[in-house]
Amino acid sequence: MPELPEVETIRQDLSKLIIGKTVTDITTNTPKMVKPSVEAVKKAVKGKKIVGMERRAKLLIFQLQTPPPALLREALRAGSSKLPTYLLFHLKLTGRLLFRDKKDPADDWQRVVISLSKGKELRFCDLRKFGWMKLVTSGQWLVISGEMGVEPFDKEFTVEYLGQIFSKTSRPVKIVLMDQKKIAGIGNIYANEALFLARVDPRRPAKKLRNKEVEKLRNSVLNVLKAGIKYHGASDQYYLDALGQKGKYQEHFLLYGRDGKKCFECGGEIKRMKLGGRGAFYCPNCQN
DNA sequence: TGATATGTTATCTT
DNA sequence: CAAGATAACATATC
Repeated sequence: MPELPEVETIRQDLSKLIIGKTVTDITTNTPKMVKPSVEAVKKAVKGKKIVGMERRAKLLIFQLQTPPPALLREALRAGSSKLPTYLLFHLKLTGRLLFRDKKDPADDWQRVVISLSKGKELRFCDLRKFGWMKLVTSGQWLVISGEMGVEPFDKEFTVEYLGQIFSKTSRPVKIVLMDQKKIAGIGNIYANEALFLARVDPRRPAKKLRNKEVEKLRNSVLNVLKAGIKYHGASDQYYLDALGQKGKYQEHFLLYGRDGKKCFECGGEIKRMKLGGRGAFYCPNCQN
């Protein structure tokens, strides 16, 4: 669902639309999705300009306007790490961030509405209410970011790094790929697809992978993530981009959701199993 | 009708 | 103790 490529797609589209706009209000019918509290977020964000937008793992990060110099100096005296400057969004399983005109008809599962200048609004919709938005100080953000694994597109994501991670555990390699504390942003769809491309069985204990396989898997991870971004994400069920459009990567799945169908590579039947409580797809003939 | 799906975290179990 | 496994969260769909 929203994994790295989906969140990156939203970031790319949304940054063009809302950077420079001012937040005029925040309303919600689901207060538990707004942290630390609706009141705190409203107080800190209302009237502020959105000055930047980033992505880290599956998180979308809104950078808010810092106070004018005089106020900033005062705030710094009080302790700069206390300055709330970032608004984080996690879409979890079924979240959507839709950019709409306030006159547009309501969307499905609309939970939080962030009103913006010029009659626009951002609607945080989420069927299951697992998603959340969170106001954090720059200090808190550093801690949160520091606890997350390496970004696949960062230069630290080397074969050596991946081999190092894998060598320390005998958990199934698919579980390790999806471990956000080790590698950031890979979820069920891209883990399955990457393992198929690398011809590695998802159940293989991570430490048993040969160097060549680690190298192949690293390339496969990068390739499927890039393809996901290129096709504006995968709309398997719920995902929509910031403009309410479906992604197209699901039309290019080699494996995911294709159990019982023929493997494009060998013509054999694709199987499905449970691994760590999640669906794992694999071709018994191609992956080992 | 009830099992199922996905991401993360809290909690239980080796 | 720490790593790993599993339950819980909420809800539409098959």
